[in-house]
Amino acid sequence: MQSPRLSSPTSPEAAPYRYALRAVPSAPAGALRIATWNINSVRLRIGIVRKLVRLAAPDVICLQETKSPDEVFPREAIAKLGYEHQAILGMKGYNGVAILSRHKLHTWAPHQWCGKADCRHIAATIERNGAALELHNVYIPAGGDIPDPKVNPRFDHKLRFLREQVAFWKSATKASRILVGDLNVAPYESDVWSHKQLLKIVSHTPLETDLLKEMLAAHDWVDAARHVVPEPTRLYTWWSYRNQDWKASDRGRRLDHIWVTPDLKPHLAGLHVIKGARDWTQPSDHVPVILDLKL
DNA sequence: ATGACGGATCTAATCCGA
Repeated sequence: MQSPRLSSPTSPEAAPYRYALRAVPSAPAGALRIATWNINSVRLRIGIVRKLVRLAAPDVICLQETKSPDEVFPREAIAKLGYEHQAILGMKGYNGVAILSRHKLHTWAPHQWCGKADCRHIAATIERNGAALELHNVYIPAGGDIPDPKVNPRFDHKLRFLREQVAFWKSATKASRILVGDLNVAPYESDVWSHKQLLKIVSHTPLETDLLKEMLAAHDWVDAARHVVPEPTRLYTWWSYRNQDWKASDRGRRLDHIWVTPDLKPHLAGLHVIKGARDWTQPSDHVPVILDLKL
């Protein structure tokens, strides 16, 4: 991995961090804008992918739960939106991840997690202004209902997946990296609408939140959203379809994350959670999270 | 904090999401 050449920030503290709910300011000049979004079927929701592009014009869009085999992935429609560089890894019915980019990508060979070829991780290197950034798009298993690995194989799979991630990032060499995705864990108290009521609910159990924090520590990752919007401010990226009025009840969780390696921390130039996307026509239950990185 | 919603699939009833 070639080391990136990054411009020096004027002052690390001067980065204009923003937490946007509805409108999205343009990315600062020269910034790389990366979006992550659990789209819950890319073929069904290609229209709101277009809407995100019009609203925020990301340079790179990382999708999870594309639910599309590669041979029927809407490559051409997405290329027409300006994303001609595409790294996709899909299967029938479930899972599926994609990196869609305006800039050239060097795609990595898929890495298998828990011995399964289940399309939960895709990685690519992006070239931009002479910098090489390694981007990882991850979809961690949801984990089913019962938070006990002995009786619930899906929860067991989730914990094993998290442990493999911890080991992987512990042994990774040093590089400029970004990890995004639907990690299906809301790690902190202010990442859920009720810490107390969700302690035994999959996505916020101590087993999972401890493992996610281990994964963070394993590579000295910076949780970009929490860097911009520190606790105890509540921050969510997902609201259940089952709530009659998601906005009024506001029973959300922060399941979607953007992490960066420490060398990129001074280059963080903005963070936007597009909460308004939860109200778009036929929405995903997740909303896009956007990071601006000044290079 | 369950399962009222929603998507995909062997287009009916089931699995899965979180």
